[in-house]
Amino acid sequence: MSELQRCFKGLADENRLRIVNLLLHGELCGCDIQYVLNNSQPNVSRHLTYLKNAGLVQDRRDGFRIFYCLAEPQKGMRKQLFEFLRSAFKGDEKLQRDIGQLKQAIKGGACTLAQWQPYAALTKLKTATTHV
Amino acid sequence: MSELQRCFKGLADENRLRIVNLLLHGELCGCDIQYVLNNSQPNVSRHLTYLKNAGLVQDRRDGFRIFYCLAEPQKGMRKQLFEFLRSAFKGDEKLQRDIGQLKQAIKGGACTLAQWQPYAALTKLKTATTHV
DNA sequence: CCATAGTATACGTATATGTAAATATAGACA
DNA sequence: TGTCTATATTTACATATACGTATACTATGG
Repeated sequence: MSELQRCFKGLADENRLRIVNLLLHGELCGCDIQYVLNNSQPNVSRHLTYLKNAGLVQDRRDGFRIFYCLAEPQKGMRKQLFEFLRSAFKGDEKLQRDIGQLKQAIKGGACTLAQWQPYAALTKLKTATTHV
Repeated sequence: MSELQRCFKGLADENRLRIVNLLLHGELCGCDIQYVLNNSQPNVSRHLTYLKNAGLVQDRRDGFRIFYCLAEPQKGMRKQLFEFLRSAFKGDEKLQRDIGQLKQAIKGGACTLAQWQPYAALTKLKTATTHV
């Protein structure tokens, strides 16, 4: 399967579009993504795995949390793809609401640990527009 | 379902990516598309219907042939999407080979009628880069 | 009216993907 | 060690899609 086709298959689902929308604003841990999507944990995990297999997302473990981010967003075709998505997502009300939810999630601490541990995603979010 | 999701579902298939690649070069009739894809007629027809339902393609009847083209390529989100695709397709060898096949199809007359009837797509192809 | 070309639809089947529920794993900490 | 949190995997089942084959529709020409 071509890389392009894999990408489009990855993006051909509302849950995954919402996830990519969130990740365009920076690196996030799974539980915050789950909080915003308001969906079951296994479901979110499966979609994240799908995005990873599609080559759109990378992950890294930090303690018992796993952080996700866009995969090599400046490399090759993905650069233009993510630029297109960033532009297209601006016109979608629901996706913009998700971003509001995301900020709230981080501030309120969707992860229990986020309350006492400085949360990397918070600073990322502040500089979101320059991240990708 | 959001318009964006419908688009990505439409593009999440190799046959349909190949069709869109061809249509980026102008309006085409079904039989020429079938010739390039080298696939069964019902299969090509179904994928064209899928693309139409996804809002990516329009059709019009001319005699007993039906011509397909990209749907409102300058309108809204699709403008940037098609620009992205045009750029991304350039890097794909197989898709470039399809374009070669397309020129051959038109010259050789994949439609039986193309031999005696001036074929609109031929002139379109010559000015392909300015079409969309 | 009939034959033909181009196109669309119907149907069965195989595969892919979605959701949900239950279970498993990995790391932090008492 | 044992428990808790975050995450992953497995399982079961429903839906969506892809494709081949056969059939039907539409327009044209004789």
